[in-house]
Amino acid sequence: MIDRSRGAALIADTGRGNEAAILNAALEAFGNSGFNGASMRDVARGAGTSLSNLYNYFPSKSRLLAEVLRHANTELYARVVRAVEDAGDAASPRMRDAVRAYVGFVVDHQVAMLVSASEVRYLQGPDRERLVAERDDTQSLIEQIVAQGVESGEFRTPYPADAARSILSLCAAIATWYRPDGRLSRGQLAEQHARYALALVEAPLPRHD
Amino acid sequence: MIDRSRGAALIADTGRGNEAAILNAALEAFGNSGFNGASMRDVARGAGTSLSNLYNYFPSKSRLLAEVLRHANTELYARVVRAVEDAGDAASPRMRDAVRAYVGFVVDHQVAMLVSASEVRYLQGPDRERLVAERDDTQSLIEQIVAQGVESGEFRTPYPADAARSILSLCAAIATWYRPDGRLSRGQLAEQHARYALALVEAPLPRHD
Amino acid sequence: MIDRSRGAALIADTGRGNEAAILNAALEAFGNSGFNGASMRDVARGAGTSLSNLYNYFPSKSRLLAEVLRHANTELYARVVRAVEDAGDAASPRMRDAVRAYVGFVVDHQVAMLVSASEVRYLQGPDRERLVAERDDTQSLIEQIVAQGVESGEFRTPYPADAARSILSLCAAIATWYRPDGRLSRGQLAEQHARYALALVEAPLPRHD
Amino acid sequence: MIDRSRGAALIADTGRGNEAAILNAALEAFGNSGFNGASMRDVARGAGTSLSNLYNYFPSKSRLLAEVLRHANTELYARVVRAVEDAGDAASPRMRDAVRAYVGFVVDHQVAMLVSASEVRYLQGPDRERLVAERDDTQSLIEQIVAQGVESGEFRTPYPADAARSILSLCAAIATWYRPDGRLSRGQLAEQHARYALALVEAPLPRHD
DNA sequence: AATGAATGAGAGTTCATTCAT
DNA sequence: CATGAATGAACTCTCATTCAT
Repeated sequence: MIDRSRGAALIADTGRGNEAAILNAALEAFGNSGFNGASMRDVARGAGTSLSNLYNYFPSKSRLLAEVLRHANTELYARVVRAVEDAGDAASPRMRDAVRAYVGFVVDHQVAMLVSASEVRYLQGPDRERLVAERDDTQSLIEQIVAQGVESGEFRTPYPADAARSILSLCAAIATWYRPDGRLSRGQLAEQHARYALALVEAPLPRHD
Repeated sequence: MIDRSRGAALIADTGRGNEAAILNAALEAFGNSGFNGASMRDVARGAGTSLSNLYNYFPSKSRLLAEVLRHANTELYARVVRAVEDAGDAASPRMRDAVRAYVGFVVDHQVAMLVSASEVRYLQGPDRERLVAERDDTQSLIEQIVAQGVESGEFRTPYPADAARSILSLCAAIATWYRPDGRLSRGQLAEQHARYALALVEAPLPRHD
Repeated sequence: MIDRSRGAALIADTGRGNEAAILNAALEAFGNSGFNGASMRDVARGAGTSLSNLYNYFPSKSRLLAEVLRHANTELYARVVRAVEDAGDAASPRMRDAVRAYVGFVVDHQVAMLVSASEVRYLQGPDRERLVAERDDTQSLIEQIVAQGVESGEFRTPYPADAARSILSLCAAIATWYRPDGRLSRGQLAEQHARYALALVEAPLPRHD
Repeated sequence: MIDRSRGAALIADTGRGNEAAILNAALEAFGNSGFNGASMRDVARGAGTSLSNLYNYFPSKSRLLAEVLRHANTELYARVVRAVEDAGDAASPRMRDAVRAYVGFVVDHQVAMLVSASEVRYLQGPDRERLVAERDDTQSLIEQIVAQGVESGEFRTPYPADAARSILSLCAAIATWYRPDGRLSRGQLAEQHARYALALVEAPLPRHD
């Protein structure tokens, strides 16, 4: 059985010495204290290496953040793409599975989601632009599903241009309150938000019991 | 006519010297750079006073943040309460007006909303607890409306316990992307999100043109 | 009697707290270890204050160096100007007294002369340009005397355009080897270099005994 | 035809792998940034090798500086010795040719001259003493010429003990301002300084046109 | 209420150097 | 001989906060 516990590290071994340990420690530190509140010393401690050694891997704290966020985005995007591809052709199941995948990522990598949402602002220049572009890729996937559903008549939302953003806001917000020991299981959360998504685009909702 | 422009300061004169200027400067600084990224020097500069004078008004940076957030929350809560009170007895119009008010606050005080959402985490102890409690007050208002609507049969959501949180997440997220010169006006945004809210609770939606 | 001892600080009280102490400590530190070899901690220790307090007076190490050099240049220039003004109209005595004054400065503020000569290179931008311009002012004074002497026929050098620079090089070089307990007294050194200067411009030299 | 261009590296191949490249890169780095301002990484980059490989050739940054300076001094001394030996027996032509050779070195290896003059101070212990001794050898050569000229009556300076140092100061100072595209050619500069030298020792000067 | 000077702690980053390979 | 990874010390500079005035 796949380990979906919170401790599953976002970044697997990269084949370059301590790189993965540093990235994961950075993610944890930025998650705990925010980008500006976390120090490179914190990251080093978390990675079990020396402060100065961090700079053999990443030239600056900013670039370290950028790399962490890039890994998070890549994984998120990959999950959603895969889910959409496996979901057949109709808009509703595609939306449902895309949202399930997105929510799954949020739950599996809650800290990564939080850091992604709140610390991108501390990037500047090309690092920031790249990140924003990558994030837009994910949103575009959802936008296409909405457009498809509206065209096919499955979705009747009067706001087709805005619905995707709202859906993703809703899913991303899970990271701000989710607790693994909470009332809802991972699966229930995914179901719930899939239904929210369909409700937002004003698709016919299945009966519930 | 009321000034709803973005520049409208959140905190009006408090009758105590530079206090309002300091609070507004702090809001701006925390908004620009985050709590840990903004320095007391930044705040002092923004307020047009000296660094050390800040400490005649607030004993610490944390307390300064706490006060800023308290003002934001108070204003937000007040707006929503007033809207609900003025909205009659039925759940749907109450929800619609509550959301309109909430969105109005987000648009009028975008920075305050952003700071509220992202910097509470840097508070600790009683300051934090008070803030969270105040925020819960606002959410409780919405939860009551949802409960009322479910009971009356207007709302058919299978997730009555979670819908309020989702609605507020959606409204708060506006602050992360809204631009005054964007495609949607303040009023349109409020309408849109009112409809989102009703969709989420699975109320019958009015036809749209 | 005027104190011409080596310990006479270059910078007298500036009327602003520890400023003079910091400047003099910086001069000493830069003199001992060079600009890059001296640390701000060294300066702070020498000035009897804390490291961070340095930054209440000077915004950066570079600016601190710039200010030190500015004080040195100003004092040197003032001495030479005064000497020339008091020396009457003929080129030879003007040259002699200018050189005497310059040598006097080198002996009185040997470290300042050394730092001036060797650490300007670590300045950049406007600070550097200003310093170079100020230094050129002093050299221009000498160049004018040379030109005057050449025109009057007192000086017969075939290199009127270059002689001034050479004379000043010679005087400045004293700082690289002078020891207060050396063979030559301050006055003898001044005489010697005055004669060097006249020799370089090929003026008739007085008999010596 | 001998390449006297500025780009002519001071240190030719030493027959030991990258040694010459490292020494020349060190010279350049120390010239650009000073001993304390240049890093071993700078040197490695300039030499096209890895940082750690430097330590296969030189045990420390200090020793690297010492070796660079030793090469410079050796070359300078050799040039002056050869010139004096080839100049016949009379003091005046010997002085003239010695100065010409010295100036030639300064022009050919301006950076080496600058580094020699300003960075010896960062050496300590035996390295420093050896360097100073080697430098004194060159000065002694000039001192002997002065003594010879004074004894023969060619030179009438009242400061026979100090003239040599002044002459060398003058020549070395060229390195601080010389630009290959300047007003004076290499040969003219040599002539000029030869005349300066004779003027300083108060030898009869040839007429000039 | 208001200021400028002061401070200790800590920030990000670079350093010369070492070591295993 | 050559390398990349590693390290402890040190760097310049900024921080929140205090205090005397």
